[in-house]
Amino acid sequence: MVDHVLEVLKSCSLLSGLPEAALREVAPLARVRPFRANEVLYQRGEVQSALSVVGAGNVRIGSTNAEGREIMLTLFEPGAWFGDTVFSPGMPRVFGATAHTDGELVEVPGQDYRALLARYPEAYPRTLDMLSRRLWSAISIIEDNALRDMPGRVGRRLLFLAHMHDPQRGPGPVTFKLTREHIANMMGMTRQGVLGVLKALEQRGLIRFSYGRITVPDPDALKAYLDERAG
Amino acid sequence: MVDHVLEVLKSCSLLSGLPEAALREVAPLARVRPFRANEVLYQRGEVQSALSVVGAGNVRIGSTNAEGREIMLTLFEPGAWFGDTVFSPGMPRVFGATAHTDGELVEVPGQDYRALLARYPEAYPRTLDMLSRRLWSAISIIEDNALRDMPGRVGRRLLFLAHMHDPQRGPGPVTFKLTREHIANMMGMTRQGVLGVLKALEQRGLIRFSYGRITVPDPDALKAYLDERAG
DNA sequence: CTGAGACTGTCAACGGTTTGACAGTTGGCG
DNA sequence: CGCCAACTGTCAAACCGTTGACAGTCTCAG
Repeated sequence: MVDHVLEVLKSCSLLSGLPEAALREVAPLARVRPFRANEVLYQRGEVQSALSVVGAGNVRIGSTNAEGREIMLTLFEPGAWFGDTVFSPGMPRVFGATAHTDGELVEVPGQDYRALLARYPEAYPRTLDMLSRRLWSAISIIEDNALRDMPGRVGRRLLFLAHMHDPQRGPGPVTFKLTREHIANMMGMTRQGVLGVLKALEQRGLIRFSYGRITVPDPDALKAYLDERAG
Repeated sequence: MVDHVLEVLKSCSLLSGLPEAALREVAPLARVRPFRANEVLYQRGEVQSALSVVGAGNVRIGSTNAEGREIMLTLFEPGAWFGDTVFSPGMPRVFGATAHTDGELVEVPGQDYRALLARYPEAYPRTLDMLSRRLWSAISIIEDNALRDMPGRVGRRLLFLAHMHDPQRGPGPVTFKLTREHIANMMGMTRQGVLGVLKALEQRGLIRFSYGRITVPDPDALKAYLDERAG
């Protein structure tokens, strides 16, 4: 069991800067939490802090407003981590997490994680780097939303997902299990609205989509197209 | 001169976790850079890394795309810091910085700042906290853009600015020197579009605006109104 | 004090997205 | 293997913000 937890922790980019000995220290303190598709894992506003690492399955990150309208920020794959509030104890979570498929989470209590960092300060620079890159991503999204039209935004977000999906991916095709509604929620538009955009992109051969599925055959080609049509 | 730099560094929330002795170490390595209104301080994409602290005046953070359209993310006051790429050396800047008024910047070279942190590891937790909060702000903006309509977005962004303006502000009124065009650039809408929104907010007594100036008389009232009308 | 430039208010036409509604399709579960 | 629920495509009408253009107002530098 602890071995399994250790494997998951090792796969996480945030923690891979720590020596193995350190991970062995926290592994026993971590909790394995299996989940079923569409289960709510965390809600926006909760204050309890933990570092969650996706061990298996996919997790949707986002939140729901009072009227039930949902916004999705991104989709996390195994190895991804979330729960940035571990760095700001006492702050409420800005977003919620929902299981997208069946899977499991490995959770390290916030104070244990912080204590671990304090014991291994050489891991701090990498940690700052990770957070900083995440901020970079968020700002890029804000920029895209302000500067680009709908087709541009949708295209860029698909590229963003492709990158999250596999940060060091080669030039191959990427497929996501996302409904039109998920994409709409991600972009803040409607199901009908995205359809038009997707069709336009499909006509140019930049994406393909079918029931509950969307694939980008050549992310580089999509990127080239987007860069060309708007600065 | 070094004394003046020290004062500026002390006023910066990112650095105030460091002991004074540490700040005295870096102060001689920092560079004071005076600027005139509308001067371009940094451009998006530059890779050179430095931590910049606003010593005086205001700085617009944002970027410009190839077509000359500008997006503004926020407005920084004295004491604010930017240049998050110090945490990810080699990454290009995601945004540019432009002088909004006359003023001055105090710049600490990236490597000197990183070396300083390594020498005073007790400052790391606070640094992580600061970055994490900034990420929190960015995500909030993304959420607002996806979940709210134009009046909601504009209102929320004004509150955001009010908070940046003075993080521990009391309930008093806040005034910004922003043209309608600046606000439009911040929201990704047009001058004419914001006008309509501002008028609506003004009619409810939630804001007041005149030539090149906009004031929120009671931020709490604005917040209450926004919370009530959506999620 | 005065002029130039920056900022502002307003209008009509246009376009893209949403809203709401319905029937057709798909895939998984029993 | 068949049914049900989830997902999908499509339509017209209403809405909201944009585009483009112009004249009026304000501010600051000289």
